[in-house]
Amino acid sequence: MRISTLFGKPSKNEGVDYKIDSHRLLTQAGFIRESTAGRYYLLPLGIKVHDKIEAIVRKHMNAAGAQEVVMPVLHPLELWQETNRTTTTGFELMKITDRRGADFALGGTAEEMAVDLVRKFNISYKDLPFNIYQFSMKFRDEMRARGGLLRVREFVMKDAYSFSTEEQFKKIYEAMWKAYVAIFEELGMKVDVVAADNGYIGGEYCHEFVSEGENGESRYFIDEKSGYAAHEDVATFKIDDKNLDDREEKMEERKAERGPTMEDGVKLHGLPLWQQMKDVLYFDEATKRYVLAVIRGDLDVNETKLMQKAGAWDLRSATEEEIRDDLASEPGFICPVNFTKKGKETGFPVIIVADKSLRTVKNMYGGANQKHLDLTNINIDRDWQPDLEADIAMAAPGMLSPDGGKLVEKRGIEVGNIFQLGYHYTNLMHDAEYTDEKGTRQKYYMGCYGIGIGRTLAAIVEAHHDDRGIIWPKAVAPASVYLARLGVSKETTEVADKLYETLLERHIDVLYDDRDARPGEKFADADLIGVPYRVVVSDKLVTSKKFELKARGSDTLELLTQSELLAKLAS
RNA sequence: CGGGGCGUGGCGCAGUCCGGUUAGCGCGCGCGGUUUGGGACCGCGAGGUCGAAGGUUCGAAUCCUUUCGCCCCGACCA
Repeated sequence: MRISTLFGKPSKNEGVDYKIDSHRLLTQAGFIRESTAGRYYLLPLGIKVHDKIEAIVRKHMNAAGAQEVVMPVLHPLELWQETNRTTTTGFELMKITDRRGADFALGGTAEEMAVDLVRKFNISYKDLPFNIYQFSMKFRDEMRARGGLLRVREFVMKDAYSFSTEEQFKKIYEAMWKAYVAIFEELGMKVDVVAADNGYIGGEYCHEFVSEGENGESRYFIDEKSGYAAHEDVATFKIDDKNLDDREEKMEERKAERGPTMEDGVKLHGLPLWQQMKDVLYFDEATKRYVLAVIRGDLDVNETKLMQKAGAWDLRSATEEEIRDDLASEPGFICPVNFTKKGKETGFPVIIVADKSLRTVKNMYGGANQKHLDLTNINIDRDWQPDLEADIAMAAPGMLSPDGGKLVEKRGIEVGNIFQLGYHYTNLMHDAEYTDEKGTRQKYYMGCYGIGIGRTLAAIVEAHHDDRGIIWPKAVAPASVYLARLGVSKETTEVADKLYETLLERHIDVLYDDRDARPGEKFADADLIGVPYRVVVSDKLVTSKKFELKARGSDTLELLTQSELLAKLAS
């Protein structure tokens, strides 16, 4: 490919103020161009990398026994209604109506479509297991797109859906896990595999593949000794017992002229933070219930865990008015002791969820549901009873992992994930069944597996760049050689043109900078675009019949004859 | 959706508060010339219904109303 005729040439004054490196570099180097927020044009250089990533993903999916299909982008809305996901999805569905009034969702993920496809066939246990996948444009009406390709509203995703018996499932899940490890390794990426929350996808467990980096949106914890790795939403930790040997003292009311914060309580009572009760009140818009989360004072409530344990979908903080007027309590002085069981005005029920950390401490203190009144020596069971006890605590750096090592906090970009879906969809959708050995109908046990191609592309750039530009791993580089012709003499031009032809004949992918530009500009663009090798043909070098070779990311220059050069580039 | 900022040639901006000739500047682009190993220089030139609609006014990029879009921070995810 000749730079002189390339559509989408590098431009240094494009996107200069973009905050995210991959966003800026991909824009300046001419890989992408923004259309509107969260929607991008992929330019000729960009699609080359995108295609290479797809090819690698495809190779490993096929090797793992998955079979490629293509599904429609418009999904009949009935399918989403069948699984209730018109209301429960985390991303807003994009909807479309055709001229006959039929409603469709623009596909954001395709579990329902996969099930619908499979149930169009008469499948026997002999056909199991199987795993079908596709590359297709996904649409998500994200509230806020950000970071260039890192979070967009339209993107190509590889999504796979496995159908099997429950017994067969584990093997498939592991095969996908292994395939993902191989994919990201071949892509030149270091990823952590992190246990995570299933969210709106459903099912019981899942793992995210996270490319570590400052700009990542995923926060997770790792125990570097044992390898335990979990997203902050699900990370668990060992809780230390505090004062369990103490005798339970008599609960007492105490005047408390204090502010509403935890620190105010510590100061007033002169007792440790961990002995204080933290009470956080939520309202779930989906089920119209209040949820009172109670936890040890030195810990924070993990809202993802809370939602899962309490069966809530759409949790928000309760307002001060709700606390005062509907629940007859007081912000900063909420307490589960004698807490009202339903809203005075609204009649909405209250569910009290206790974190298991409350079992590690006795004689706690906290508010008394009245301004400037506290309780001391509160003990669970004796003084109050939760409706539900569960782990609803947020892990923090330095805590001990379930395996005993220290938890380290990391950030990263979620580039792929694998989900156990179980019977979630096959229970919700009719006829999602095969015939077993005895001739009876059985539900499929499912899994799904996604990789965002564009995000992966951006994550590679995040991980591989310097202040001059991108440094592509060989496997995905838009070309392997940047051939820069310096000088305009007839001889130099002829030698450079000839080398370009020779490289093409040998199927060495080359970007030929044949522009009539100054050396500085060519070197700068070579560094910006970031292909693995730069070859220079110049007026100085033609007389000696040598070519200069330099690897991107290194400062070493080599002078080589043409045969030496070709041998090196072919390897 | 909440909070903050911004829409002026392809890109980055000035001008807007306080209305008044032909709307400027830098980069880029085109032509001519001098240059050619880390983003050169000189000359000439093209390119703008000032996001959109409505209003106020003798007169609007500038004031008012409405609206659309974009960026940054939060709640979501491949």
